[in-house]
Amino acid sequence: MAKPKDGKNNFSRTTLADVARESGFSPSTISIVLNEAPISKYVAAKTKEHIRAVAKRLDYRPDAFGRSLRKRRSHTIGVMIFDISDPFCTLILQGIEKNLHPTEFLPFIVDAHNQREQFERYLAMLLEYRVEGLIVVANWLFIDIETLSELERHRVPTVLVGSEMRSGPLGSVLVNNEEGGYLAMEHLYSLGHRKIACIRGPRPLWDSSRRWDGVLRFAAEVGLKMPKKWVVELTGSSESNSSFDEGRSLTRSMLEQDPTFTALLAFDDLTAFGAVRALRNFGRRIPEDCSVLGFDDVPYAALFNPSLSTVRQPMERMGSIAVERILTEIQQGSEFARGKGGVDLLPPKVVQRESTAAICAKGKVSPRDPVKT
Amino acid sequence: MAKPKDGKNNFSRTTLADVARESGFSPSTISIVLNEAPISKYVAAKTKEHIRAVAKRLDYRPDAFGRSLRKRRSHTIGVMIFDISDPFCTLILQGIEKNLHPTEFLPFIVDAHNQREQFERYLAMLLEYRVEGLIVVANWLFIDIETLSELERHRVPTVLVGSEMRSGPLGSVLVNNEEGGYLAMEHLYSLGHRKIACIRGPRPLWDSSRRWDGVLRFAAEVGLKMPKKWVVELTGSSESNSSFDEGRSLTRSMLEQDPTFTALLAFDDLTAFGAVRALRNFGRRIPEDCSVLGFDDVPYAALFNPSLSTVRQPMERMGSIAVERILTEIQQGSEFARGKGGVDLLPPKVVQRESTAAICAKGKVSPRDPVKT
DNA sequence: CTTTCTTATTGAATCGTTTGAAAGATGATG
DNA sequence: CATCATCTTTCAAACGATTCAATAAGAAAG
Repeated sequence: MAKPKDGKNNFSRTTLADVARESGFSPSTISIVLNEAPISKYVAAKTKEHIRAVAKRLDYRPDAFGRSLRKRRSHTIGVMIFDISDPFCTLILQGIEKNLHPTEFLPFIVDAHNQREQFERYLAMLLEYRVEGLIVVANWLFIDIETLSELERHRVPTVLVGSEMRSGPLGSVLVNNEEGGYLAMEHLYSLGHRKIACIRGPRPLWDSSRRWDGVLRFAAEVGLKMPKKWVVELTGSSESNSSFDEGRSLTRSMLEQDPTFTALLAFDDLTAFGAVRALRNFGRRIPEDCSVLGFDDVPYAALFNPSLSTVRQPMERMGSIAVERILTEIQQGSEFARGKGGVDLLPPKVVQRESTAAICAKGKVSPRDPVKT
Repeated sequence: MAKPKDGKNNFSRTTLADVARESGFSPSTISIVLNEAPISKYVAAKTKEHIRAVAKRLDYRPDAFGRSLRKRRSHTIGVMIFDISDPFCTLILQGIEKNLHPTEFLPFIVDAHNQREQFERYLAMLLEYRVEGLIVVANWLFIDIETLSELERHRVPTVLVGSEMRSGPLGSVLVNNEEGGYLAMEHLYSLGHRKIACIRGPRPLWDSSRRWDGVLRFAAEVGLKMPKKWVVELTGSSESNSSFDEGRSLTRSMLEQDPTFTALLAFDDLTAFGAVRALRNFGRRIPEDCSVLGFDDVPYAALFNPSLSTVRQPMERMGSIAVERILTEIQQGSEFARGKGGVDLLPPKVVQRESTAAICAKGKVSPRDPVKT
């Protein structure tokens, strides 16, 4: 057996002390050299070289725990995702990572799986890990005000992405839902559609209401009525494909009641996919018989058949803006007392693809008779 | 101003010492009580109660760095993803999280964005954080043997998911690609197809070759020839939608050369989506004129139009098996010297949906003439 | 010769927690 | 009284890194 003379390092990693012993210098010097601290300019070049060589030979890696403990900095930003399998979240996450990459911070990603219990557990853990900032990526499901309000209690700078807190000091970054709803209607209307069915988001969700506000604003401006029979509402259960399923079944029931609408505006892309399925099963061609417009522009929207026209949220951008905000909040943390709570509303944009078309093409209803029932 | 009498805790969090001071007991006792250590049964019930109350009142949260430093355990498992926007990875990740949740371990997720530089940086970081195990979720792109071989150097138990290392001590968990290829062909053949086009994976990728082996094995068994003109190959660039684009362009070129194939087997679902697009643009209906079979069964396969028949990989299961393996490796780490390197091959399964159908339905080629040039 | 400056390196305290050993109590036993 | 067992709590030493203040040597300046 090798002599256990040096004591502890039986199975443990090489530590600063190991490098010190091996190189003949003190731990202090090693640390100074390896971190290129300001004082390191006083260290002889030869020494530096030697130390670096030894460190490399021993494959020395500073221990994050020891380091963070002493420096009282974790160099991490917590990123709380509500459902990582949701492509909406995924793209935001990419924006976050891309923007965090050049900084000194590392993302600490956790996925709450849309479950409150996990949200709380992971939040506690992120706090134990002393994340210096927190980005919460909320998909539209399951934003429980009560749950989120916990975020305001602790002292960590926090930004919410994709959803808005109506009150409180938390900053948020999200698309302008009101404008999105408006643009969606405008798009369909300008294609000649006057009989437009709507699948709106779950009513308790604030963002969903804002979007609906936009829809109504446009309708009012052009004097279009939105008959009740053609306005349905998602319930927002948190099953993964539920908005597809709901989109399909809600569309089917609207078709059964009165199938004469010529366009359908869905709350999001997944809902739109479900609507397309229902319409097809009902014998409708898209877009010839009925246009379908989604919301979000998830990556699959472009690959779908027919490719889906949709209102794009700048998701990657939302992620990077969230990072910018969290970084400035962290910086200011020492200078000013925090407490901004500003809301960044990003502009949505209509992306026309195959699933929407002018009604005149082949529509069952002629373009006259703009206002109905 | 509040008296700065207690010294340091100006802006810092409440620490064990704070609780100790406030409750009148020593830090040791606090620690013992809060961790419910074995010795804590000797602590008076009243004391316990009191300590817990104080800790709660001060909102004390143990510092993960102090704790991990002392205990020399991080309680984390590193999870390296190659592309988090890939639904293939996403589902595996969910399996990992679901299985890790009830354990004492927390996943530390990082996304290498298919880039070597990031892979290395994040790997170094995970090692600095002393992850006790490492799960690498490799999508089929960009598995660079050289890069992965770095994983063998450090002493952390590691499992590879979704890809196989041909050599070395690393364990892997993946679908049986050979069998998958075989089953895919069997499915199409049993539907009556004899003129089958293939988009195979990038040649340098070992897993892709295995899948192709399965295809050839079936073809040989039934005496089916795979003409060169109908066998094309992805290049495997790492752009995010590249396999859709490649699938489309490769299919188009095959159609231009000889459009008489009645079925197409794609390397994965995204490729299949691209193939569908190309076939449609060429005027082919699916599945009436041409069946298309994917591979993976990503969540969107079922939502697609037409819904995609595919060979399912049990992705969530792969994730949970990876967790099981890493946990036993960690346990054994102390008992035995490590070094298994076993490979878990999971069975694939054909999922028939709308995109594949029997050829007799309407095919341009009659079911006679089974073997062709 | 003393003082000051520069260069080069180190000692020792510290971050917050855990833990084995030890120290006070209390009461009972030989 | 000494010894022992049982219960309750604390001491003090880690864990691995960073950093301020201090040391030491040589050179330049007064």
